[in-house]
Amino acid sequence: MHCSPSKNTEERIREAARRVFLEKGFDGTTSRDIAEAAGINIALTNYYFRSKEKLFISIFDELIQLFFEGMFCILNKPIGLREKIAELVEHDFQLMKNNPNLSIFIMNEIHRNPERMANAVEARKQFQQSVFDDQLRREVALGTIRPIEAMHLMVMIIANIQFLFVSKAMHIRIWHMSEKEFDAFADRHKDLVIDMITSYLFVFESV
Amino acid sequence: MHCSPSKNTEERIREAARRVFLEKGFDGTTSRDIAEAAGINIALTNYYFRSKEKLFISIFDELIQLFFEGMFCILNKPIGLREKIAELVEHDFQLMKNNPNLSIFIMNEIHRNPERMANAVEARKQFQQSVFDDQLRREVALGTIRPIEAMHLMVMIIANIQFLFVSKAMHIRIWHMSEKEFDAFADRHKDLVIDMITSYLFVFESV
DNA sequence: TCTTGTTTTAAACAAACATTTAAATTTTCG
DNA sequence: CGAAAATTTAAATGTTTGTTTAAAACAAGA
Repeated sequence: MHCSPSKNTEERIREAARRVFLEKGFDGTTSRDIAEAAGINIALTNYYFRSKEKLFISIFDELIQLFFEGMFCILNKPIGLREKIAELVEHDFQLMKNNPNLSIFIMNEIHRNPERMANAVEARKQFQQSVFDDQLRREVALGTIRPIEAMHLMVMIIANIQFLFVSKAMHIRIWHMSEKEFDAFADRHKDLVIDMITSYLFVFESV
Repeated sequence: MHCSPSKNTEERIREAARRVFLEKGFDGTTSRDIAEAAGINIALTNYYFRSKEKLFISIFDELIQLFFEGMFCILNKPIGLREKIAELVEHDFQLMKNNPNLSIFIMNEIHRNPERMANAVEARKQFQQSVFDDQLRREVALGTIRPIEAMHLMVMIIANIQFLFVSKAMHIRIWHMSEKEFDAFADRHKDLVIDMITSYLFVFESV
């Protein structure tokens, strides 16, 4: 019977796998990489998770939830559109700052194997049924903002933030930046993005 | 002596390698994948290029040039800023439409192995010495546009276009899009991006 | 035709891969 | 404690990897 089935080891494997997969992707990661990063025997990854693929799916599903959940939460908040957009940008920025490889990892793995995005339908529903979708439509109808569809606005928000981090390695290499310098650049850029998107949308307002 | 050293075979390998590398990346591609795609014997890839790595570098360098050259060309054109920005967006969009995997490929490979970006210094110089850099500074000094650094503006341009294609697989999956529908969406988005960026920059102008 | 150099092939190579096995070790609990 | 179960280990599994080899097929000039 026993109490906890070595949750320590299982979690150590998960943490190592998360780290290595995020850095090297599924194809670039070997079972030995994960075992080494976790400081455990090679056979244990297959003892706890049945295969490299199953371990990956477990990590991937966790990360894609991290990718979406915060966003959906904000989309449904009972706050004004201007504030909501700023919050969406800030949230995405913080998420990327804490997980710089998250976006390129997700985009890449879905690109290589689209079936991995199993709960795509769920994501679509959550988005379509969100407060944000109605909210935007109403504001457009009232004429307080430029006419725009929710999908386009969402892409603008995440593209401007996430591409910063997707292209981070390139920027650091081209501009001879340190991590600190990149962070400072990203921070300024984030503020610019908020300014640009809201200025564009709320063109009819005076402030 | 012989006349042409089987340029046919070598070019067939290059074309196949370009196709497969762009789709699966370096890690996800095997020598046998390339040989199969090219319809040639496995040993020929190492006969013409000495290793998988050397073949990859050859393809990568070609693609990173494709990635930058058109952009640098436009940056130095003797045209107005508004027109130049629109042209930069249109060019990047066309490049991505013709090579949908180019951006995610480049970003990913540099991320996994930054040393691959060997001529980063060259890219930086080309950008800093461009007409665009001066042009923007002058317009900012004159007060005809909002104060902004060239780097930020460039990131805005390429982020808004390229992320569309970096996230293409995700969008298609989430929104149940066909290729045609995605293309139409991307086309509308591109126009919005031009409108947003120029509207933001040229806020002081009446038109 | 014979020879020389080039291109292509099938077969083989060792190394690395994910995964399995069976034994050893540790933990659990009566 | 001591037996049963869970965990960990070293070793081996069969495949796939990138690369090499040695022979075959080909091209072309003397």
